[in-house]
Amino acid sequence: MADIDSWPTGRLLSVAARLVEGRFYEFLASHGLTHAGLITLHHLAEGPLAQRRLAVLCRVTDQTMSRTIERLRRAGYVDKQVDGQDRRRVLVTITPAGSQVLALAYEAERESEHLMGAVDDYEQFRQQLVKLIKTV
Amino acid sequence: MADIDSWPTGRLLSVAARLVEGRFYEFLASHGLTHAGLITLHHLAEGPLAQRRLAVLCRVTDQTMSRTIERLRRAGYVDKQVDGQDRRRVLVTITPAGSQVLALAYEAERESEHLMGAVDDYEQFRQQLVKLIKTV
DNA sequence: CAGATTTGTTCAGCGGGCTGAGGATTCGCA
DNA sequence: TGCGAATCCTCAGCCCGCTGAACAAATCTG
Repeated sequence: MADIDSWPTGRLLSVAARLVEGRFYEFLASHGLTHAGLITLHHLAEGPLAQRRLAVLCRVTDQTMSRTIERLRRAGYVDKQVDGQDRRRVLVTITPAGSQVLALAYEAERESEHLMGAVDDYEQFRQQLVKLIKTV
Repeated sequence: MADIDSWPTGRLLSVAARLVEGRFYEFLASHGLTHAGLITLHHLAEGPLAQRRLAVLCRVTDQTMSRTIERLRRAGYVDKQVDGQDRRRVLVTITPAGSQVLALAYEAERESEHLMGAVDDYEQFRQQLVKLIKTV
């Protein structure tokens, strides 16, 4: 269907995202992990963070982050504890198991990137995406 | 956060898609429509289709399409009827109300495209997305 | 200091992807 | 003819976005 050429850009982005992420499904499922959880672990690698801060970094609402963290906690990949300084806050920390699965994921991700040979100028393509996200 | 530059491509696509589609939220909500429903109506504009065929065109599973169509039906934008030739099939037809809201959406979509001035070479960017989708 | 406001998180509920499983109908071949 | 295989759709259940609303803790203000 050549019809796809006339799709609005938002639709193109959405479908492309699903297809690319689908490539990763097997790895994630085999480690009891999800895509959202992986991003969260990535941001926690540098050190503990409050949930709200995590939500901002992941470009997600507080509510969505709350659920994602709860799942990671049940999987044993993060710990939660109330902040002593500000007891409204919950500090989230990555566990050794979390660091371990994160390292594995980095490797798998790098491999799957090579499947994107379809794009002519890969780096420029990425930069356009980054620019788009930053300006919106 | 310059950190975003190092995100895997799948993540970039996903976030960009959400941001761009979010631009459209107000219009859709005001017409009791959703993004998935809009795509479905688009494919129905040419004539009735079986659900499975619709799912393929929209790059979605049968189950997802089933739900989307049911919602469109409740909103009065499509009709469903069993195919006389093959009673396993359900033929979906767009209603006059559906055609009308589709025309409105086309206009709104075209306007929102102009918000994408962030991308340097817009047409090339789109073509790369199309190519990526077609090869996966 | 008490009350109002702000801040951080969670609960409820919905749409939209997905997988897995199951029912109804049709098709194909012995 | 008849039974198994393929086809089309739906139901159940999960994760991931979102909005709206509620709650506890901290902070601001009169």
